[in-house]
Amino acid sequence: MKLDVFCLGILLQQNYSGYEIHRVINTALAHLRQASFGALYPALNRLQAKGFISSEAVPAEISNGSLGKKVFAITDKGRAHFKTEIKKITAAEMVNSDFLSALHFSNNLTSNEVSTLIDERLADLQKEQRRLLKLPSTDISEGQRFAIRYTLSQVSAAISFLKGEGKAIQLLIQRQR
Amino acid sequence: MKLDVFCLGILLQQNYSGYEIHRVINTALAHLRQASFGALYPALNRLQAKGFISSEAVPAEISNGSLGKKVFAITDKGRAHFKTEIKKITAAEMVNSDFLSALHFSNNLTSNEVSTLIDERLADLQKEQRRLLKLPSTDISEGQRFAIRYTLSQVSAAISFLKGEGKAIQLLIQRQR
DNA sequence: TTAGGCATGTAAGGCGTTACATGATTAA
DNA sequence: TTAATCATGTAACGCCTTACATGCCTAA
Repeated sequence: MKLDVFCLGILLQQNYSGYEIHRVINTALAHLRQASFGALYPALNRLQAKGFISSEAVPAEISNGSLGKKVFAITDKGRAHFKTEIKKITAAEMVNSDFLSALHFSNNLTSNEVSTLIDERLADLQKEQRRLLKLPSTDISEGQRFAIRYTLSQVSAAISFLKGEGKAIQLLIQRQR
Repeated sequence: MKLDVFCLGILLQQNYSGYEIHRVINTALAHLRQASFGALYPALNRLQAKGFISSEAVPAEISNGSLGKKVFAITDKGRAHFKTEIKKITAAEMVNSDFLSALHFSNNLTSNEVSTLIDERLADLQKEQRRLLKLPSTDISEGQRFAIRYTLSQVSAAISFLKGEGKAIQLLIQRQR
């Protein structure tokens, strides 16, 4: 799902500034995708150029403590565009795992390095689990709840696996050399 | 993990042509990453230019039924490079899920479209599960076995979830409108 | 004879990251 | 006063995909 379309989806629920969208994506929606400022601001400007969103400058006095904030709102044209774009989406899921690649080639690592990788992954997973558990479960749609639960089940399975077989592999890899 | 380094890792075990590496990655190693020809061939040429791999042309008579095949072998320099590169790898894992993004925004989909997405994802997962189960479990390293088992546990968890909660959500989303 | 696998490669373009550039406000 | 947060943006570059270009061999 392109960042442009994803932003439209976010603006469908509420008006946001670019900075706020960045925060929403990288905190509340981190299980769906990530987005850097360098990708986000040009995306929003493209959307505005196409008439899918409109912006309103909010001066410093009104927005508490910030300056030159630009709040975006989705237009009718944007709403229509989003509805046609989301229908094109397939059920694809792309995993790019440096973790697994490293383990696949772990012959070239010391058992210490393997242990560190597993511990690191475990820590990341537990952090993600805490984040997901803290998310609100009310006032969100069934689909949003579903995405959170699905990710939680994936994260939980990964944690269980690493706590079980992950600990065992360190010894096996050690013995192999 | 960059494709260049990944290819070195593959050539560490055995000599391959570009075409063969493409097949290995997209079938046996599909749980780690993907690679298109457009990315692969330039990567191999870069590696050769840097002296990390060497190539030998195999004429049509020897290679059964193919023509102008170019078989690559890793050099000592390449082996050294791989060992330093793999140590730099972190336990990062990036999931980019169109499936979850679509479900997050499923307010804008009909219950039929949601059902189709879930069924599609389920079919993909089951296909991936069959692929993983068919992979050899002997004659591979502990690390390789680990990567397969880890992915299998993730795939199994996703299938269980979709078969359970996935079926339930279709009714809930229907009721919501 | 035609579809599919084997085989190598280029070109254009998409989509993103990191780093840079700037500057105000606020809390420790 | 210094670090953090708020706030917007550009430039360079990385890494990949899709589509194109070519051609041979094999089995249905």
